[in-house]
Amino acid sequence: MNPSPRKLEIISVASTLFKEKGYSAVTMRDIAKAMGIKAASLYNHIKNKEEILTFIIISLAEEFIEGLDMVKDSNANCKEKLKQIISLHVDITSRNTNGMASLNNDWMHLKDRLDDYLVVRVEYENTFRDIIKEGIKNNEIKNLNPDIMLFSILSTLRSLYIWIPQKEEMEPALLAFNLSEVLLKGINK
Amino acid sequence: MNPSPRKLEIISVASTLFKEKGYSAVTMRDIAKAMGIKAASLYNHIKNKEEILTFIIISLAEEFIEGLDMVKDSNANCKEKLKQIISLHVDITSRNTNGMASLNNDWMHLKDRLDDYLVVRVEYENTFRDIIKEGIKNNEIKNLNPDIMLFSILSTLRSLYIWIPQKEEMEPALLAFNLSEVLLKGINK
DNA sequence: AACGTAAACTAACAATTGTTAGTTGAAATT
DNA sequence: AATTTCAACTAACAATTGTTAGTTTACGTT
Repeated sequence: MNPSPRKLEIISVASTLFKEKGYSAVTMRDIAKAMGIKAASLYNHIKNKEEILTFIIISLAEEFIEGLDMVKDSNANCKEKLKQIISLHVDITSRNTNGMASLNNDWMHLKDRLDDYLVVRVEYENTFRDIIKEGIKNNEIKNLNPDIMLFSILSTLRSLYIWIPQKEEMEPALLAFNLSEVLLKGINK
Repeated sequence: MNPSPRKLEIISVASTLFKEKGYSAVTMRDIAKAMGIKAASLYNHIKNKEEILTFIIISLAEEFIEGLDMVKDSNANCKEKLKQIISLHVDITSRNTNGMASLNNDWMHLKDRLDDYLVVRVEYENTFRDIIKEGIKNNEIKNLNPDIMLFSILSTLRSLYIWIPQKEEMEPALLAFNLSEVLLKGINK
């Protein structure tokens, strides 16, 4: 069954609060107040607090996995694939900066789906690393420690949720282009 | 008055728990249990929960400001200064991965010192950005959007606390060197 | 031996937490 | 007009929260 509009509204309001103070510091009464209703009324639409967090995180995680699979299976070269990954992050994050805060900082409060999440995250990193390794083999990418390159790029992409809201004037496409320049070619002249 | 050894022990244990679950999800009873004592006993050594967080964050923030001021006032060129900043982050983070989690994720739960923290953070970013801008003027650094370069480098450096514990075998000096290569020169061949 | 201090303890508190049960009123459907 | 459904409500709960008060224990100093 699809989530009702009201349920999505709750999830959206909750995401905003989760970004401000973190999942644990946000109470059901906080969420209710932000919606102009009482805490008990939330339970007409959601099972419990955990379900809100799970929905936020799992649906984003699925979006990333789906996007990365598309990139992996495309027949672009590695440099192009990396640019596509950067665009993927900019795109998803632009549309959901609040949810990305939970994905980054509150995943450890998942219960039922924690293991699922961890598996997906490792998968994601492995696929990403494999693309980098292939680029090294192809002579497209420098022969440095692939873990460090992965870590460096992924850290930047994972922090986009903090930065994008402060730079609303920048178009996602331009941001992705600039980021690709910096992350792939460096900043040295 | 200097913090007693026991107080430092509490702060250290608390840092570990704060990293695992975030400040809000860690109770005084959690901290006490991890030390093998009762929650009430903690109050022989600390004023309250907030003091623990404040100590962790403010002392790290001061360490960063001090380090960055040294870099700023050195007479190295900009590229060298950036390498020094990278080393600064690797150094401080290596010695305090747990505390860095709070600095990054729990600063919004500061009360009395929140404004102090925010001022220091803006100052830090401004000084960092100025170094990049000077590098552009000097023709040492590419003439791209300085905010994007700052954001990209700083995101990676701020995420080090997650990554360093997973890569204990890598020497801080080697890590700093590799990171400088990747962040300054990029990964493209 | 007496004393003072440091650091643990037990017991309790008031407030806040997530959640449930049962009720109400309005809107939609019969 | 009668009835069902939806989404809000009030009231309450048991558990957990940070913290305080007062007590005990061990140890170093007089």
